[in-house]
Amino acid sequence: MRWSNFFIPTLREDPADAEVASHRLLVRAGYIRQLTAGVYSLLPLAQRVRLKVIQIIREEMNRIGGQEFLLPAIHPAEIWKESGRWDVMGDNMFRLRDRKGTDMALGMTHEEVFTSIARNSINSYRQLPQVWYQIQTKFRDEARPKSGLLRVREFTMKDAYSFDVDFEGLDKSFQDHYDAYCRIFTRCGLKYTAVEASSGAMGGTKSTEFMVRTNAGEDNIVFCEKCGYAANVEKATSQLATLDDRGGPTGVEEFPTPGVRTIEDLTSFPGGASADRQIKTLVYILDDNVALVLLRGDHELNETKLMDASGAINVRAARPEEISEALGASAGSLGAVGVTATSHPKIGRIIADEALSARRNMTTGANKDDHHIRGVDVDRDIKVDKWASLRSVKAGEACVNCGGVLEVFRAVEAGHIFKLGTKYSDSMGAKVLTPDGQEVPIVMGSYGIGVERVMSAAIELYNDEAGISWPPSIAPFHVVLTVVNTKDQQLVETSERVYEDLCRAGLDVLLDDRDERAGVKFNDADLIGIPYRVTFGKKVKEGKAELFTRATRASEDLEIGSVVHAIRARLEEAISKNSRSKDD
RNA sequence: CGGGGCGUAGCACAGCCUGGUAGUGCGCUCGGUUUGGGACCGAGAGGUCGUUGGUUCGAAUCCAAUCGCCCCGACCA
Repeated sequence: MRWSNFFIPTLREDPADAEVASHRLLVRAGYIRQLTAGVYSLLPLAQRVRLKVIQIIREEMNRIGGQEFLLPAIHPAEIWKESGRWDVMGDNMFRLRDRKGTDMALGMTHEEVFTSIARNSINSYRQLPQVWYQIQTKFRDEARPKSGLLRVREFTMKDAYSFDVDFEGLDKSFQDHYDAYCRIFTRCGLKYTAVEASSGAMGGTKSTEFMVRTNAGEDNIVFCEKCGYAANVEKATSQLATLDDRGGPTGVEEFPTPGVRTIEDLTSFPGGASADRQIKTLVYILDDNVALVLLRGDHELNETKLMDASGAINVRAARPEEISEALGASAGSLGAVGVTATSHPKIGRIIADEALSARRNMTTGANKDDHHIRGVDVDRDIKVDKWASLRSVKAGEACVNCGGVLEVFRAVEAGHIFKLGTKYSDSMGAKVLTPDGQEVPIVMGSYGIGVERVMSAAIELYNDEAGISWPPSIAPFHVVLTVVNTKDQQLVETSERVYEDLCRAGLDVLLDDRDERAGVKFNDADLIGIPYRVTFGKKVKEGKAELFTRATRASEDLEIGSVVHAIRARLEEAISKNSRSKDD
């Protein structure tokens, strides 16, 4: 490819509305242009990267027996109503009507469509297992698209679905995908962490996210350096030191606390209690039902955990008037002591964080403004309907597995794999006969990778002052040839010859034949991030060209005749280093 | 959906407060000089000032509504 004739609209200045590095560089280096919020056009450079990522994904999916499909983006509402997700997906689903007035949707994921195929055409255990996948456009009407390609409303996803007779089969399919994902991200040059995750609206029993550590990410990951424990804060747990609850009154004791509104206030109030000896009582609306959510005073609620624990789809904090209507007091004096279905008919249920289990001598609100209760024995005095892990783990706490010190970092979710179980096969009636003639629901898994997210994450990982520095495996071109002066015939002819040789060797080569000054070309090459640059300049007279490595910014002279060999050797080393996985 | 910011040439911005019909840098075109890290000189092209309505003799500027984009939060497979 000749630069003079290839569309690379680089900008000399940073775009004003891009915050994160990948967004800023994708726009500035001429990879993408925004059409509207969360919707981007991929320009030729970006499309080349996208296709390389896709190719790696395809090879690894095929390697585990995946069969590539291509499913529609337009779905009838009917199948989403069958699975129950027509309502669950809410405003995040793009909806439309056809000319007959039938409700339709743009696909945000494809469990329903794949399951509908499976239920019609798979009847016997003999046809299983199956691994089906596609690489296709997904539509999600995000409330807040942001950060360039990191959070968008239209994007390419590789989504795969496994179908097995039983859970043992699912375990194997899940593991196959886990291994394939490790190979995919490694080959794409990404450093990643596989973490335990919440399954959210996908449902199912277990899920693992593949996270790329970067501050541009929106997820918080809890990580133990010592044993390798890693989990999304939406899922993570930690060990807490046991507190000594001895002493205090023998029974509950109400006392006046004028002016006390917060946990903090009560810690300094005479006769009050430290935060870890208080019960924080939150009022939440879980799918239109009022619930009390209890946590230790110094702990913070993680709403995803609350959703998982309660099974609720819509979760929000109650408004002040809803709180006083339900409990007869305002925030600051709330408590769950003595709250039952008869005493407080508005309260649907009480969900408590495990850290409160068996605690005694606790202090909490009295459901009477300006009054609290002390001497609370949680097991004795509070009728808890459900115990669950509800709090957000914080950095510095002890690892659940080994007691090591946990750290918390930000990350981008590049992939997510789920053990779905029979959620969709049950609701949509996808069943097979087992060898002994029993009819059982197919056991499913689903597995997704955001292709443009992989690209963005790579940029977040590999960029510097001068621009992008692509991992060679997904770079739009392996090498750029820079002709320092296009008026110098010797330089032009030499570079043309090397260009032909490199192309013949099967490399992706960009020949910068533009009539620009050398500085412009060097800066553009650095900006768009091509891993290797060969410069044809002064030393061509001595039969030499200069090889510049983008990642290290190191230069060396090469005999012109050895350029092809040198580039090939370096690429092979760089790419094979990444394709080695732990089980190879 | 709540809070904040911003819409003026392809990009980055000034002009708005104090109304008089639009400017700077980069980029672009042409000519010339240059040629190893974003050259220089000269001559040009390019703008419904987001949109609609209002005030006014006159609106980029004042008022109102509306649309859009970015950031924070809520939300999010």
